[in-house]
Amino acid sequence: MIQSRTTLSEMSKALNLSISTVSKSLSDSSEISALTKKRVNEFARQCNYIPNNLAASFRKGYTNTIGLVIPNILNPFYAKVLVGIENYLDDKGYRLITSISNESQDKESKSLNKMASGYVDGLIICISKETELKNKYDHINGLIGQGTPIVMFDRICEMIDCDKVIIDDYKAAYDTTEHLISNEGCKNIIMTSLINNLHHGKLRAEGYKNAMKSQNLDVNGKILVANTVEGLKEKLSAKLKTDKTIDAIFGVNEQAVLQAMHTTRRLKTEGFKNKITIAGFCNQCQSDYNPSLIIVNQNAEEIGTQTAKLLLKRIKSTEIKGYRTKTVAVNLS
Amino acid sequence: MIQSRTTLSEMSKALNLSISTVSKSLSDSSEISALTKKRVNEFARQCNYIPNNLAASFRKGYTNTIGLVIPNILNPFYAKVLVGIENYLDDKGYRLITSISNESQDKESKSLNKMASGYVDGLIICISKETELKNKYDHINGLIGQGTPIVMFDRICEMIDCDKVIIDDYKAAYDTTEHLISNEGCKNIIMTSLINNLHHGKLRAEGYKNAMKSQNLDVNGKILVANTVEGLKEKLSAKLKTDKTIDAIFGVNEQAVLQAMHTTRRLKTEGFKNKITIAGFCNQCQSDYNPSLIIVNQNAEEIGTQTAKLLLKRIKSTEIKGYRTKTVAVNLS
DNA sequence: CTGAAAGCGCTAACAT
DNA sequence: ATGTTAGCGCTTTCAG
Repeated sequence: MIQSRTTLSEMSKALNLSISTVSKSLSDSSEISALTKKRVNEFARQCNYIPNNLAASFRKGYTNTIGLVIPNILNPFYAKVLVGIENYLDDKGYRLITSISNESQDKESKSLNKMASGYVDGLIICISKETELKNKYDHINGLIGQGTPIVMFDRICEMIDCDKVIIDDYKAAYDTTEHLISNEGCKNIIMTSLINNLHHGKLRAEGYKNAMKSQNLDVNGKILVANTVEGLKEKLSAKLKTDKTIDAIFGVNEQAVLQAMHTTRRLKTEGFKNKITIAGFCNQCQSDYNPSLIIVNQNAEEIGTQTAKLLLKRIKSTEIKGYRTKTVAVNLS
Repeated sequence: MIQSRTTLSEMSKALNLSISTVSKSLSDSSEISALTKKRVNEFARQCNYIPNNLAASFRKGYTNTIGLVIPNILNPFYAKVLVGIENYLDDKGYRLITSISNESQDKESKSLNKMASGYVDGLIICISKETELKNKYDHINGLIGQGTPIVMFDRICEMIDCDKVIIDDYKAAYDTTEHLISNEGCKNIIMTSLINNLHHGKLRAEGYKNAMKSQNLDVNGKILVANTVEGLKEKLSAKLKTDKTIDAIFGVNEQAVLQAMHTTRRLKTEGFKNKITIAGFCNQCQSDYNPSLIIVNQNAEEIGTQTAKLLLKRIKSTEIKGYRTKTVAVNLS
């Protein structure tokens, strides 16, 4: 808070009115005469009066502010979710506080506690990798126990009882694979992935496998997993060189898609002729002008919008029975 | 703010202590006996006591919170600045509120006012394009007049009297051009730009021109400006086809660099043989694996760190004489 | 239509 | 070492 500024009390003295009359005038209350309102408002403008919203929030018991904790703002997916949330909240007269956990549980926990200590009316969380791996959610369940409205998105977990917003990873992967087969005419599709234990990866792999099976296509030797970018590149490169039937790559995460692009591009300069269609989950491929790339659009802004909507609903009617999990549709582009 | 929770008053009654003793115990005051502290802290834990920091902020008159308003979070430059700010502030025990102006002056102004109405101890701003074009800064100067500590970064202006952090655009452009000439052996360097009236563009163009002049290189017909992406692509393409001596492109902004890359890549597939070196200002080229690209690294995180540092300094010693403008070094990568 | 007064939860100066 | 008290600026009954 900034230095001392004009207060209601000061203005009320100057105008020979009571504090409450001044307060009501400024909030355009119907109790006050038009004349008085005019006097007060004009005087307030002269004084450069700025209401102390912190005091008002304190008194009223709510802040019209929502807290958001995300793992990483450099990932365009989260950045877009933030934009979706911000737009929705702004429209509804709410403000947004953002904190970046940087994939650390400690940072996440501290941010959440700070925010929940009076500064926000509710929280939106995408948990850190650390939290997901440790599978310990006391810091979140504690807040829920104290009545803090919370909505989780993207990375969710069953051990927390709250509203959630996700994309249908299984269906997204299934549909993408299906699209490669039916619309792009691919038959020998390999799936590539950077190892991570997160929930998403498993569901996406399932979607791929089942889509392949449903078309009687073989997935043996077609799932390439590595735990480093370099490792994945090598495996992919080797596979493409030895198995000339491969006609598509389905990358189930950011790095997998990027590495698929770089590897095929490099092979091409080395004289590799086969046409390889690339599809997958990727949020930072905009600048990579590549018309043949099939991107799973995770509708990040829509996720943001839906998340914010769900939270405000929860805040407004304190006792809704049971929690919802919303699924946001994906589409290929 | 969330439902009613345990308060100091409630605990003090239950423990037969005064409110102030409880308060002092929880803040580990040396005035209180070890025994009492222990009793209080244990009881507080049992009650799941969460201090109401909003009330504390209100009482104390400061919030340990900083407000940030940026034009666009999808631009990695701003996202990185945010990371730099957040890390620094977190380290110093401050929190960050972020708002996206989306290049709109109205949104910017509203966000700033809200934040300055008690929620923050100081503000960090990168003004919107609209604000820069209108050249109207009342909404910011008003806040400064009321004593709000403010630091501007990246897009600054002389009409606002406050601390500022920028990169040296002129020098960055000069050095890049110089680098193309001396280290890359280029002689016929064209400069490309999307028209925008912003300060940056002019300084960068000056840097380019003077670097060329200092080496007695001609810039006639070498400055390509357009106001649409398509227009720039066309001009560039035409230029490269007609003037085969061109050996480098210096893009003075994001889109200019991206279009230079796409255009040369496309020409190459059409049989264009000349080697064209590309350099410029670009924040989203990470994924575009292109080793020959020379990127002006704007050190966004460092800008964030310096901005936050300057602000906290200003907040702590209210009356420092005069305002500073810090220049953060750039480097090529 | 206007005013008086209580009080949100906490801190901090000032007793005791 | 512990308690008393005033009050941050505002909203909101309740009285007039």
